[in-house]
Amino acid sequence: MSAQRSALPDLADDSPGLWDAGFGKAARALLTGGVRCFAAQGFHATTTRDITAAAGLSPAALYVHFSSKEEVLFEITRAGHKSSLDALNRVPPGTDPAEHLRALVAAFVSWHARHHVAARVSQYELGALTPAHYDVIVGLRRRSTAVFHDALTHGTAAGAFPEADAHRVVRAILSLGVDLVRWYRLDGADSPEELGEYYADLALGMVSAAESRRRR
Amino acid sequence: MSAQRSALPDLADDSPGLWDAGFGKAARALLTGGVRCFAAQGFHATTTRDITAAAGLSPAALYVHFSSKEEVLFEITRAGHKSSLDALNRVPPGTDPAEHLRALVAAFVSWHARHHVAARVSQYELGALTPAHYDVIVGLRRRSTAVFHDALTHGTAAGAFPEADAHRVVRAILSLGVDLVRWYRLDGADSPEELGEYYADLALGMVSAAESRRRR
DNA sequence: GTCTATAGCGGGATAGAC
DNA sequence: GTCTATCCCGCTATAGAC
Repeated sequence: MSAQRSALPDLADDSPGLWDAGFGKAARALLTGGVRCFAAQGFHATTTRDITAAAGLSPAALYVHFSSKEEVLFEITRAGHKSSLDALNRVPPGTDPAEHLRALVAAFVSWHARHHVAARVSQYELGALTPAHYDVIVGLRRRSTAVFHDALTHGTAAGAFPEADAHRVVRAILSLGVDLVRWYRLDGADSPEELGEYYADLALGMVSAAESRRRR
Repeated sequence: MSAQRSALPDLADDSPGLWDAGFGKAARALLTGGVRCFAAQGFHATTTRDITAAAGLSPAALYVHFSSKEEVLFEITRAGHKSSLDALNRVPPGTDPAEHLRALVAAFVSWHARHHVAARVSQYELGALTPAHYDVIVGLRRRSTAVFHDALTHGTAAGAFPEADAHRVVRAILSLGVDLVRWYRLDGADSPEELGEYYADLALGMVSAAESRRRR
């Protein structure tokens, strides 16, 4: 009566490209195996044997490269949050606040779609981190949140957006990006970029709706 | 270096009201203890001893009322999805499609906010269910999705909404409702009903934005 | 740096008294 | 229907050879 132990998911995801160059070949294989296992089964249901088998190594090899299973999770979530933040920071400032916000949402959403396997682990397995590691991830997350918050409040100050509750709207925008990892598949109807553009329009619609409420 | 084992969360949540009257007092106490533990630590990190201790019972008592730890999870997720679907079905049909959709979103969002602890388990721990139990939950989830899909397509057919990709818009609306359980707290700024009204406006804004994209 | 082997223990589930 | 006691498996992490 054990829970379903599904086979490893078809990792149509380029998470292997997320790892820092400072990791050697074996360490990167362990991270890639770990992200697949954690995404499919969750951290606590994944054994160190699962991870090392996925990497083609013996069970003991994990401890040559990482101090614990939790450290594997930490490096995965850190790389995921770092890469997501980098994607936001690559969006050029631009002049039109609405187009800037649109580009930010498109970048955030398409990153989560393209890296939905790593994103699932990065977003939903944080509870298994040690408090110290958790704090590091929260720090990265805050920086991503701040990017959206700044874009919204600066646009409002410039008169491009209506007055709105920036905290609530930012949370709603982040929800669109994060929650898609529960259902998105790369072999589905939308490419990451198409979904990003579509959701960017929805996000701008939400910003406008925040105004219509205020006016009512 | 184990992961954080946080104390049980302040269960500002009326999940005890979700259980079927067919369960006796001890079984309901186990479900309530289980939902708190699963929400705080996840299914796999929760021990049967955690659950029974939270219910004030000995470890063996669990197996008098449930056949396994997984069955406790199943009954929790079933009650959660059933209650959420009931909340949608209590929304009166109404005559104005926009107001009907608004009321549906408000009901869905406020339910997830009020029951955010049970909702977290219902939405994020489904991977630990047996395949047979998982199928039951997916059936309930499909019925909730269909309610939104029907409201959107009927409104479109009546000319109240612009032509839009109903599947994508429904997914975005559901994401707003589901993802809030990652951050919502009952002692925060918004009551469940206030958040429901606010998100209902955002959802209608998304429906309008879907049109503006089509026209461009 | 990789392996085989295993220590050590925590947890799901059960036995059997009351 | 609740308890105490415990079985026994499986998992994390380590020891030590190569």
